[in-house]
Amino acid sequence: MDFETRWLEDFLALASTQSFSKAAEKRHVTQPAFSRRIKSLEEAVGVLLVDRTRTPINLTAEGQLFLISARSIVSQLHETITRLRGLSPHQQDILEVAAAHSLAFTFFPDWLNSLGKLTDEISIRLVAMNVEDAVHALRDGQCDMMQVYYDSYATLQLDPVIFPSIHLLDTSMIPVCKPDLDGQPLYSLNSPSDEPIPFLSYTSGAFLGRTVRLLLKHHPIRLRLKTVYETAMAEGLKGMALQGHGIAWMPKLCIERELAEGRLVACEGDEWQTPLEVRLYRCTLVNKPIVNALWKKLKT
Amino acid sequence: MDFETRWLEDFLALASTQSFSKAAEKRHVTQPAFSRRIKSLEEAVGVLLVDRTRTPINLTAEGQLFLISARSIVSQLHETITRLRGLSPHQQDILEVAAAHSLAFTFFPDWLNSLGKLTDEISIRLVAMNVEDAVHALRDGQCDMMQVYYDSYATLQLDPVIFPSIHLLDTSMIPVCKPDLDGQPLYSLNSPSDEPIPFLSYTSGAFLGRTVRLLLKHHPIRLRLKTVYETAMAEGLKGMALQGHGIAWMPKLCIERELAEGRLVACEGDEWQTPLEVRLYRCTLVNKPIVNALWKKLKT
DNA sequence: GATATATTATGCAAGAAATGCATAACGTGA
DNA sequence: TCACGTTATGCATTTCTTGCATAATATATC
Repeated sequence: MDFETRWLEDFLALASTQSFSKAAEKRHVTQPAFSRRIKSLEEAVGVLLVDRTRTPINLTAEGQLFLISARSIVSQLHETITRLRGLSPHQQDILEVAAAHSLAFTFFPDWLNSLGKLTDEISIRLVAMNVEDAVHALRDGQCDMMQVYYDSYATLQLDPVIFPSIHLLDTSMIPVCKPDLDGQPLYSLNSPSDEPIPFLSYTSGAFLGRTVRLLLKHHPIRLRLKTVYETAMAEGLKGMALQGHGIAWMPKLCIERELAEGRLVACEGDEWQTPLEVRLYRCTLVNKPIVNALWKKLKT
Repeated sequence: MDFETRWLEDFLALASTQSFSKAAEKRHVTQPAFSRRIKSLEEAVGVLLVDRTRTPINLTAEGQLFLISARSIVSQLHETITRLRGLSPHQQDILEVAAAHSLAFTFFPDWLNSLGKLTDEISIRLVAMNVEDAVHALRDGQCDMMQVYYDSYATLQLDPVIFPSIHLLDTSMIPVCKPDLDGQPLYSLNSPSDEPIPFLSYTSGAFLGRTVRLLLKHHPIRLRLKTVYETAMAEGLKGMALQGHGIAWMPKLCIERELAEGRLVACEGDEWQTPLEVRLYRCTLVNKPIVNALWKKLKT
């Protein structure tokens, strides 16, 4: 199963021209050679990618899928290489930050703004990812800082010597849903009914999903929930909650606006909430002037 | 700049063994051949990846970064191929829908709501993912339907016989930014200034990133843009745009509320916009009663 | 349905590239 | 400085790819 990236680019050319001869010309080889390279690619992948039975040729179903991946892989390679080649001049003055998805959408831009002129000259690259990937990115030096949640269940275990962190904000996980016409929550947690409560859930792998699972587990009352919707990201649950599809536990931070406007309401009192922090992490093994400077200022 | 994936796997072996000879053995080639392959890789990348001046050898700083990318690319390739070669089973009574991240947050819940009672009895599981993964999920039967964008550049090439689609909505990609106090855009595309325009960009692999790239490429005017921020998802750009950090091309659909409230404004006229559709796809190769029924009703 | 035209596949010889083997050059530790 | 382990280089051989000419196949037109 060995590839050459040439083959991938060949395949992209073939997909766009829908013709072996045109694509061959585009790739500066003769048509027979080109045909053979596509054949090599198909052998390497192990499936037929092109339907040659009629002209102009079509991609097979598998070919169409592979096209998407090929595009992604080729662009990833190009990106990697150009970034690597321009490493010494550029890389030093760009601050790369990984943030949990839900923070990237709302809190991160606000926070950045609150830093004011501190970050005006700095070029920032934010990558939104799940918490697990963010930790890897931080450890591998792919990012300089990481902005994630930290909950009282200590779901995230990082050595504070290697990965020191700054506390940025206190918020909490709260159960919310759409209000009825009187502004009261559509669903209740404490007054049980015969019907199970429609539950908007995080997928099991998601960081906040673990938090919610632990919250529910530690609570004395066992709820009857029916998962009607499942997604990895808080923003997905928000959209569904706004439409009245059920109850979702959300970081309060993500729904400030919706709560203020009365489009979402908290379901019950404090007993169904759990505190949640936003923390900023760095890795002491990485030594980048811009990071050190920013960290110093943030600690005050 | 041509690669063989062998080289990438060679590099992974070298990184883990920290020895040319050990790695060569692991890869079933002689040490000289192996050394030459690593050299080829370094030439292709254009950067020295290994520090050979002492033993045991170390990766250079660039090598360590490349290692991360190489891992990712190799695993992506393996994943792609194994996914392409075999299909996986799925549940019968739950409708699994994959949606592009930006649609999952806003449009999908609205759309689901608009279907009304049609979907009340159905258990729905939404998974937000990037377009590439969504296409794979659709083909592999990991999901039953896929809700993604479709642009006029035909970035997504899917055979309508195997992957029929329903047109759900017309929207467009429009450049937006924060308004000034008079409600006028902070930045202008048509009146050039000395300063390059701060640009909130999609990462190159992202689907909408491709759309924007093609839009900029096909436009007669070449803009001077300075990428100050980069992320894979539209919602991330929105947050930054709201804070006035630059211009972002966004699906209008994602920012209806912000436009209505005047928190974001379109940067210029139609010439910098491109139409964008929201489409719902299914795969005819998968036969699931619940999907067939819903599809039938949707087509009316 | 037969033929003209366009497109893709195959046979073959020439050329390019990768490999293994032997060995030289280099780095490490005594 | 020497002995040992590790990596680089020279060369003959093998393997693979390419280009050219041409056969096979598909589409369009009469």
